[in-house]
Amino acid sequence: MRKRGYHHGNLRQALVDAALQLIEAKGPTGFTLSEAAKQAGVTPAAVYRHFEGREDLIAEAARQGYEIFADVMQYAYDKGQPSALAAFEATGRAYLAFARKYPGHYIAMFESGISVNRTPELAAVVRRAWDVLENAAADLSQHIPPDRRPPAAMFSAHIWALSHGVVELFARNSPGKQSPFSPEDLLESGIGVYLRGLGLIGPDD
Amino acid sequence: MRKRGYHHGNLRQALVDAALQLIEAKGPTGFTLSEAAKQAGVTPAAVYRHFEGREDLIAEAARQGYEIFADVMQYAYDKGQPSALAAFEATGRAYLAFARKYPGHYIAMFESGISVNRTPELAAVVRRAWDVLENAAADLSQHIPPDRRPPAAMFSAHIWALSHGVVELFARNSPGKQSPFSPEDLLESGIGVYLRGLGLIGPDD
DNA sequence: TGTACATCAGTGAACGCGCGTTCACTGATGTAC
DNA sequence: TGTACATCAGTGAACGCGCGTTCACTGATGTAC
Repeated sequence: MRKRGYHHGNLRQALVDAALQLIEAKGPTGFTLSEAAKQAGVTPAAVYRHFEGREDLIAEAARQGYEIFADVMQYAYDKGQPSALAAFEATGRAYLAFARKYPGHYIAMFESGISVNRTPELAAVVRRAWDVLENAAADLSQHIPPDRRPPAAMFSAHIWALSHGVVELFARNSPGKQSPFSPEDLLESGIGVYLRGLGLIGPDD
Repeated sequence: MRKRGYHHGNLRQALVDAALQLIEAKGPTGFTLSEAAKQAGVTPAAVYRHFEGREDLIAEAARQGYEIFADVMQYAYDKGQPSALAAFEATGRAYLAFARKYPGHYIAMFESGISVNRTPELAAVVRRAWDVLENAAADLSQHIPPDRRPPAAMFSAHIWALSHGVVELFARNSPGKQSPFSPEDLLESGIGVYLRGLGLIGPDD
């Protein structure tokens, strides 16, 4: 992290990276602009050359997280093709994998309290991420008998909620840690039961 | 909130109530000991007659929340008897109802970052609350054909995660607000599909 | 290749603020006799 | 019923701290000629 002279070179991204690291280590509460500046080897005042303030820095960290998140979800979806079922299951797994691999981003996105509608750019990338899951759900719903087919938006919401709950309760420092099952197993089996309930997989799969 | 003289009468509980109100209004981050004291009509220093400090006050708020939570879950369970299915579904609904009715407690419990193992009393009441759900799951698993019966701890974890995810994403200020379905509908239908997947309710229920 | 100068990205000192916490204190309450 | 006194629950002033933010500044860089 040593400077290469008076000018940093890429301070903006260095600050985002520092913020992500601090948010991961201390939670969104513990994160301070001053400390991020210090970690990037720079005076707190320098931050204001690149961001409007503390909130703006967090929002950028979250935005980058959603960008990665959307890519990861899209990749999982594509990889599962042409099977609608495989694609859908892959996106569910991708949610947990993302939370595990990018904990700082995840916290900035879901636990820092920044509003999704803070800027149009942020809102757009959030939309892009969730659209992947909704598309996967819509594809899949084609395979459900129409008379018992729930709206795609509804069952993507179910899977999203299940994934989010598993992450929050079992993959992070919350009251659910004592479970004897890994988050991956919980999510996998939960989605399995759910899809069976929709008649999408047989009883013996 | 006016004082009745030099002595408050029930300052301890008044501080907890103030804390709950502030936590609900401003999030766990925004809550300050000084403000809670002010709201209770008292000097910040007075708080230290009743609590060890800021953290201790939040922990007590969370403890009272778990106490209520456990009671609510137990009540729902009892009310669903003797039907194992009705009892289980009722506990799921009770989770969401609790989050709605006691948002301050809910935040103190699940979003304030206090550790469940902070004190033995806290750990005990947390245990009591979750045991209700696990018992409901265990009762219900008796009705599943043994060869496809998942461990009770696993499927209570599924329902817990689903409930928690629905609350976090759709019943509070998170990125999921735009869903066209109410949290109650989402949870109800999600649990329905899940139980159908376990073979516990028929395709036409 | 060298010089003048505009632009940019940082510094460092200072600010006001509210925080959690401590301390010696004092007013109110309850009890013993 | 009245007085002395211990105990309790509050006050209010003070503290050190780190925060986010501002400001005038200066060192480094890049470009025109």
